[in-house]
Amino acid sequence: MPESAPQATRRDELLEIAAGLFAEKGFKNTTVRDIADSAGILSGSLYHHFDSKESMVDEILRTFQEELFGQYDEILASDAPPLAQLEQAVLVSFEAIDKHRDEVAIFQNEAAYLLTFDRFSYLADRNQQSREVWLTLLQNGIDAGVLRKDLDLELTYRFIRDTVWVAVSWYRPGGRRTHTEIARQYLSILLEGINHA
Amino acid sequence: MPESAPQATRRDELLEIAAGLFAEKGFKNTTVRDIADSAGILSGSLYHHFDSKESMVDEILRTFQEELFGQYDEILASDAPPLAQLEQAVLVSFEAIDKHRDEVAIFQNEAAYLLTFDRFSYLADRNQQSREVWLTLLQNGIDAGVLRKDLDLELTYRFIRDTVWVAVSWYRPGGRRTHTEIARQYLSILLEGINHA
DNA sequence: GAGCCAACCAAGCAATTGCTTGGTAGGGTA
DNA sequence: TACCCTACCAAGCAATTGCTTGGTTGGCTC
Repeated sequence: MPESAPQATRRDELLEIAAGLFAEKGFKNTTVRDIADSAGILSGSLYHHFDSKESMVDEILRTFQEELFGQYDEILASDAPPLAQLEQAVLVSFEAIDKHRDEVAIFQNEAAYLLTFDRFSYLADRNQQSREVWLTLLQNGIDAGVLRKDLDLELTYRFIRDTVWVAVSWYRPGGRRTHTEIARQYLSILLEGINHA
Repeated sequence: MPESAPQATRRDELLEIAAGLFAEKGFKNTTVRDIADSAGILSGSLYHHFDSKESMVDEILRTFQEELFGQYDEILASDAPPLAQLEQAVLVSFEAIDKHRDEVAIFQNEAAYLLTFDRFSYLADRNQQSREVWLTLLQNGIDAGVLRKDLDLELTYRFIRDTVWVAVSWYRPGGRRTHTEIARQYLSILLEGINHA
């Protein structure tokens, strides 16, 4: 196999299976026997591939977050106008919900629990980083005069963050609407409100 | 004790302690020994007051939801104009987050898991009921001409619901803002958008 | 055909879990 | 004094948990 292109190994398959279960039932509530059963092997065999159950979520979350925050950085580094950057960030987030359902769900639901372990302290850093991304986007919009000045930045950031990510709890790929349509509707509400003009 | 007024019994105390732990660490992740330790008794002694751990969450959630949905019903039955009713519903929800933090958090975080047990099937009914409340409020607003007609009702409902309830994950009573201030800011964004007029 | 290696099995251990059982302490009541 | 009743303890059981250990299988390579 001289091909250097990424190729799904058994290990990757197991990680995908685990991610699905962690997202569906929660980390603590998923047993190594659940994962092994879904993969058609015995629970002990998992330990040929991974150190521990914790190592599995760790790898799942690290990989996902590296990609996501790389995209945020690109947007911030671009020369697009403030409002376009904000829209891009929302679009990219909904795209992540579409392409990485399980990972987003795990991060949403299990971060608080995982943060009680030292090895997951990097999750707090990522939260902080996310906050800075959104606050920067909002502040740039205000400075450019395209966003309301009377908003409480901190509250607005939380509303945006929460509404975007919580969509993972109900969004299903292949549903009535694409993630792009949902993102655009959300932006429409966020930017113009639901009030009749 | 001839007094018929409600009085905090030991049982009620234990329920409060359990609610705090369920909200903080999750239902499955809270052991009966955790609850007993917090109450200063042994785990077996809990079973003098309750049938099972499940019975505890059950009682916690039932009591809370009865009160909350009673308030929604009052709003719908009132003769206030559509927009005022929508605002009232948002205010009442944030008030619930303030007064019943633990209960809201439990319902938010554990409903999916609890729904896998037959005895908690009523949670699905409550979700359905909540959906009808918000959809009715939105539809009335549209019919009255005070809300945009081009909105996807289902999506709008989900955005409102999610953003309101998810605030329980960061709101802390006694913080910089009261729940009423937060609710008003949220309504301001929801109704008018964050765009500069 | 010898050696290697990734992938897995079979069995089980120690810790943790929800819950049970039989008993006790202490305050009120008759 | 005899009786309840509420609230609890002390001890432990059966099931489930994450993980370990030693061994097996089948395909690949030299």
